[in-house]
Amino acid sequence: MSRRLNLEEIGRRAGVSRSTVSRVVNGEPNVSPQTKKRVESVVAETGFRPHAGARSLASNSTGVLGLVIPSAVATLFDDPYFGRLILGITGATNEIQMTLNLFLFGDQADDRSIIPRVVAPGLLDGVIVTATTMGNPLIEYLRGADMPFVVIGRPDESASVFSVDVDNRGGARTAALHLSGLGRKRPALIAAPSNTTAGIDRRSGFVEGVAAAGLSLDGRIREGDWTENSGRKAAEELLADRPDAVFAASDRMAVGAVRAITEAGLSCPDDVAVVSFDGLLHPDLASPRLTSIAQPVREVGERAVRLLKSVIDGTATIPESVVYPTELVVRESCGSELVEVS
Amino acid sequence: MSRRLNLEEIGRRAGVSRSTVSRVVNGEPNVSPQTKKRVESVVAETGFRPHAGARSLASNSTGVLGLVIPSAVATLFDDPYFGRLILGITGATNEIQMTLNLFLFGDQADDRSIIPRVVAPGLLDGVIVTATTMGNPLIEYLRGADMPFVVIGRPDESASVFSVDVDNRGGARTAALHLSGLGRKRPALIAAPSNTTAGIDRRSGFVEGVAAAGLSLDGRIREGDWTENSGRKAAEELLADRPDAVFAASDRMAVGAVRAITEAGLSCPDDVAVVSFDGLLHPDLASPRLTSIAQPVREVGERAVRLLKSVIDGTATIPESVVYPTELVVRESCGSELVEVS
DNA sequence: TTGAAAGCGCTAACAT
DNA sequence: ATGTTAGCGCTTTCAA
Repeated sequence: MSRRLNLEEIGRRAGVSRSTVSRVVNGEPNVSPQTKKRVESVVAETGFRPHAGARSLASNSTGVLGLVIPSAVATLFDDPYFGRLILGITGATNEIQMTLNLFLFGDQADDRSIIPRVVAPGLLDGVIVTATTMGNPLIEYLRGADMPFVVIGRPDESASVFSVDVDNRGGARTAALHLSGLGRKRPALIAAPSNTTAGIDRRSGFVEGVAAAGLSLDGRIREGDWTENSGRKAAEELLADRPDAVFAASDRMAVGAVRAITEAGLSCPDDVAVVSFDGLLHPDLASPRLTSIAQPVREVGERAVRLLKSVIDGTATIPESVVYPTELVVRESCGSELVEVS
Repeated sequence: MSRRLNLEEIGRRAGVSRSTVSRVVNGEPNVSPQTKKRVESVVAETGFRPHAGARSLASNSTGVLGLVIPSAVATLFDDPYFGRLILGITGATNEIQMTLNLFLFGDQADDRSIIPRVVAPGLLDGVIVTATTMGNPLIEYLRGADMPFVVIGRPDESASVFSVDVDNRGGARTAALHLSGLGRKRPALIAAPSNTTAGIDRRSGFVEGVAAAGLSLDGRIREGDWTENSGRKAAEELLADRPDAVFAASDRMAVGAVRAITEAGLSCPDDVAVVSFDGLLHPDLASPRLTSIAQPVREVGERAVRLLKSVIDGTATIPESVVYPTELVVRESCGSELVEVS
């Protein structure tokens, strides 16, 4: 007896055609108030919901956005970064009444099986690509499938795409100048992976800042993989060279660095000042609390969604790159309060 | 000239009917090797992908699973828990060639707009509901829409549903016995929110364990909201009562508690031993490193996906509750090595 | 303001 | 092994 609920059936019960029901459901004008009310009450009492697939087929739009995270390293998800990013993205997605499809790549093998599903027609209206490493093939696929997309981070190609990024370079430069301003003379760098644009930009920004301050790195550079352990190992090596300041390109690596410093019997910040990048860690999770170059991750995510939406709508047509500024948040690990007191 | 790519068009180019193309694309048997090869090469060179919406409409299945996280508190996402859970879920989802739709609730207002999209036909094949608070209305909706679903956590109703949970109660009990075994006599509890089943179970488990050890809590109970700050505040209050052991129902609250203890001039673990629940925090993120009741979050996520899949397939028909054991991971904060040394 | 009718691209039952 | 055909439920002209 309970026939499948569809426009036709709702129309039958309300005494109108399926076209009219469709108009009501989609909030189109040109429906008389009485008719509208009648249809709406039938919809309400039956709990009718239009079939998403049918809608997608007929209208060529789905109301679903995709978020692609190629996290070669599972450990990436221990990073507060992605949680925060997803929060921003889903918030903005909810706001425009769409839903979010998450594509998490594990290993290389996944690529072959996931990419097709990302570019399949009728599933997504648009895609946000994040954590791009150099030479990511996905972008070419998306372009080929003329699927609207936005990149979070700096695209590695000069090719023009829509993107949202933070000023990694400027932030890292600020870190160098801040440390120098505190009187530190022997800075060291724990860089992020050089196959990521964020890693590259933070490195070059810091190097630039060090030079601008009239100092030199003298080879005091190590590269980590974003994790605590890699930061610790990098710091252990660097300590042999007696730095009095360390800039770690992520909060997590900074935590490892601090651990290495204190375990070496040195004091942070007295002997070695530390500044990190991200500013996402809860302050209590590190002692001393980390001075950090904070990036507005949540805003980046929200902005990416809004930008993507306008690409989908055709409002935005010429590629633009939005860059958010970072902010220096001074806490304890850089030893700054000593300076302020004096 | 580039007409829309579809089964018909591929068939035309390969000299077969659209049915045959469909069979090839879906890997069905009963296709001659030559035909199959011919079709596959056309598919490959055209980059053809079947339309997801059309497929959903015709087959009544979408290949998409939904994950619902009612995170009233945005801060929830600072918790390593959800990242890890999503990792497990997407991993298993990829494995069975499906994709994951993420529904993050912000505030109450979102409910009205999100629930309909979760139960809309033609969008999802099934749903995983997590972080359920008491009296969650979503479950009733899902049941009404006869949408297959699995609950992560213990459902609050006795009503029979498919669910995957960890042994919160047993884990918390173990914490109590461990602390007592180390000679602690004045345990205290920093409980998780009592509108969550995890919060309730961890509390009752600890209370039970304390009693089993012949000790008493004497009102040394405070309730936090999972965050570092709440843990710290709870500990500050509890310290007035001179506990010699604290069980915090989450890693993050434990971090706050340790901070409160050391800032009060006391030593952890010498004066106050601490045991946490979760075991998700990187050890370096707390000093002393936290002894913890570790829960296998990733496995829970993977299992939930597999269970949901079998509900969708109709393989699983009578509701079952899977419960994973927890594991006591001893590090420094409980002062255990002192005992072992003696 | 409303209805009729033609697809959207696919699957599945049936026929051959 | 392959083709034919009839929908799936919706949107969208086009008429009325």
